[in-house]
Amino acid sequence: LDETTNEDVLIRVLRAFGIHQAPPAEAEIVSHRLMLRAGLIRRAAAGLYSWLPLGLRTLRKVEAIVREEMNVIGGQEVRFPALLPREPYETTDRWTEYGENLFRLKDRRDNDLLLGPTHEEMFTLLVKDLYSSYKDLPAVLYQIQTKYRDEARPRAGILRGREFIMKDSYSFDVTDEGLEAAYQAHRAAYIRIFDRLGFEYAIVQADSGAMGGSASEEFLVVSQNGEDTFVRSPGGYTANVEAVTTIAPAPIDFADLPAAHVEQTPNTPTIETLVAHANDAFARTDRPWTGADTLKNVLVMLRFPDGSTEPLAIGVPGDREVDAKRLEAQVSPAEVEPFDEAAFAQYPDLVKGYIGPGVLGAESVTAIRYLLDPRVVEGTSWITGANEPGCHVFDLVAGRDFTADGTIEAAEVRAGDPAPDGSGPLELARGMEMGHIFQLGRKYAERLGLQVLDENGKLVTVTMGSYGVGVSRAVAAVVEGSHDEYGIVWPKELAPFDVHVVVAGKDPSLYEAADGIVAEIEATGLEVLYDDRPKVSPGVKFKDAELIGVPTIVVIGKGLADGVVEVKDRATGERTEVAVTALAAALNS
RNA sequence: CGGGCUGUGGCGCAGCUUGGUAGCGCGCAUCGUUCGGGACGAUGAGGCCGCAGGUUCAAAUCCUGUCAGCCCGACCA
Repeated sequence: LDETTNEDVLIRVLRAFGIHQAPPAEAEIVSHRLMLRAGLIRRAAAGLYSWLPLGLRTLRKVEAIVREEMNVIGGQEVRFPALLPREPYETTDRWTEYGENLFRLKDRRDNDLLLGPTHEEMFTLLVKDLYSSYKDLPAVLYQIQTKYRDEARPRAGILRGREFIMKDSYSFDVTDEGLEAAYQAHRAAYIRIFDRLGFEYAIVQADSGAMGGSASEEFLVVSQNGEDTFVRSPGGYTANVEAVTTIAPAPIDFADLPAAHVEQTPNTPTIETLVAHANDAFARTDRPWTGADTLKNVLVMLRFPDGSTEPLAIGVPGDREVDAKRLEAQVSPAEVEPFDEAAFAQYPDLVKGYIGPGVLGAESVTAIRYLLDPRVVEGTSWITGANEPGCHVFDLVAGRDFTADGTIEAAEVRAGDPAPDGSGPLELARGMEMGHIFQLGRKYAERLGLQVLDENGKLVTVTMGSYGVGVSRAVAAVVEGSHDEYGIVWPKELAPFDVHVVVAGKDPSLYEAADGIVAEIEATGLEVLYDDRPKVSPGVKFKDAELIGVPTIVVIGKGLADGVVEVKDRATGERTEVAVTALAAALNS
C-alpha cells in the first residue's frame, strides 16, 4: 500500500502514446504528419488538437523558456479566463470588428460571451481597476493562455488552428520613452527566446511607412511552408513586402526626347498583346520592346470605413502587377474593391484596356485620383493607353506629357529588386509568424479609460504595448525545422525526454537489468523514455525511437553480457559503446 | 466566401459504373515459432458503409437533401 510510483518521470507504455505507422492522408505539411505519427497530437475537430504525452512535454518546455525570459524582463504572470464577457469588447468595438473570426456564445441567461481571441481589453481593465498612480508603473503583465479564433480555413495542423496557445504580454507606461524601453526589453527577450528555441528567424518591420506612428515588428521563422512572404538582402535588410520602399531612379533630362505620338494598336488590351504588337509593327533597332516599356493603369475602388467610396488609378510599369497587400497597406483603413462594370459605366471616358494618363488625375475629365509607381520618374518615356479603343501613345514622357497626383508603393516586389537601404538585391523568402511586438500607444487606454495620476496630481492616459508569441505554433515550427527522413530530431532543450532507452531482446533478465539502468539514469536528473515492450521486435523499437526523435538513444541488448550498452546520437547517427558502469556519467556530460 | 475533392472497423484503402447477406493491407487479441533494423503461422475481436428522406422485393451502390472533413484561393489584431 505504501508503494509509490514515479509515473511522471517513468512512462513505460510506449504504445499508449498514440504512435501511428501511417499518417492520415489529410496531413500534408511535414510538421503536421510527424506530430501525428510520433503521437504528439491527435485531431479532435478541424483546427482543434489534443496534446498527447510526448507533445505536451515539449509544449511545456517551450512554455518554460518563454516564461523564464518574460520573468527576466520583469513580467508578472497572470491568467484570465478564456471565456469572456461581451462588454469590454463592445467598448473597444471589437465585438463587431472581429467579425466572423470571433467565437460567440450565450449563457443560460442569454448573456453574450466570447472565447478570447486576444486579451488587450482584459489586461487594460485589470490595470485600470488596480492601479491609480504613476508610482505603480511601469508594469509588464503576461499570460500563457489558450486563444480562440474561428479561422475561415484552419490548416497545417498546429500551425494554424482555431484554438492555440499564445503568450501575450502588455506593457503599461506613463511616458512614450517608457513604452519604447518596454518595447526594446521585449525585443531583446524575444531574441533570447527565439535563439533558445533554435529558430532561424527574421525580424521584419510589420508596418508600412505610410501607417506612421507606432512601431511594430514581426518575428518570422524562416520556412518553406510559411504563410508570410518577406524579403531580405545580403546586407541584412529584412521586411514585409508591405514595408518595402522603391528606390526611385534619378530624373532624366527630356529635352532631346522625341515627341509623343498616337499609334494604331488594334486588339491589344493586355500588356502581352501590346508588347507583341509593338515589336511587330514598331520594332526598335536597339532592343525589343518589353513590358517594362509600358505604363499600365490599374483602377480600383476604395471603400472607406464610413461606407463611402472613391475610385483610384495606379500607374505601374507594365511588367509588374499591383500587389493587393501592398496597396491595402497604403490605403488603409480603406479597403480595396475591384473596379467593376458598374463603375466603368459611370466613367465613359475610361476605355477598358486602353486607359492612359490623359483621362486620369484630379484635374482630368474623370477627376479620378492618379498615383504613380516611384519608378515612373520625370523624363521616363512610356507606351501607354491613348483612351481610344485600339490606340496607344508612344514616347509619352512623364513630367513633360503627363503628371499625376503623387506616388504610391503598390507595385509587386520582385526578387532582385534593390533593398531600400542599399544593402543589395532582395531575396523573397517565406516565414511563419511566431512573434509580434507592437507599440499600441494609448488607443485601448483611451477607449477603456485607463488613466493614472502623475507626479503633478494630474490624470494622464497610460500608453501600452502588446507582445505575442505563438507557443503551440512554436512546437510545430521546431518540428518543421528539425527533422530528417526517419522522423523528428529534437533539439536538446525541447525534447520530450532526455534519453530514450530501448531494450532489444527478449530475455527477462535483460529487462530486469534495464530497469536498474533506467533508475540509475533517472537518479542523475535526466528524464527517460523507457521502451520495455517485451513482444515488439528491435527493428520496430528502433524505428519508433527515430520517429520520436529523443536526442540520445540507449540500446540495451546483446552487449550487456559484456557490460556495455550502445549510445546513439539521434542527430548525427553516431553510435558508441559505453560500459554500463560509466553510462550515467557519460549521459550527463 | 469562390474553386476542386473525400466520407466504408483504430489507420490507409477497394467495392459504387451494372443494386442481391461488407472486403483487403496495417494495427489489435490469443497461442506457437522468431528476436540488433518495421518477422512468420494459426485462430479471433472489431463496421447502424457520415446523417436524413426517397426509389425498389432488395441500397454502401441509384435519386434528393443535409452534415462533416481535406486541398487551392480570398480572408487572417
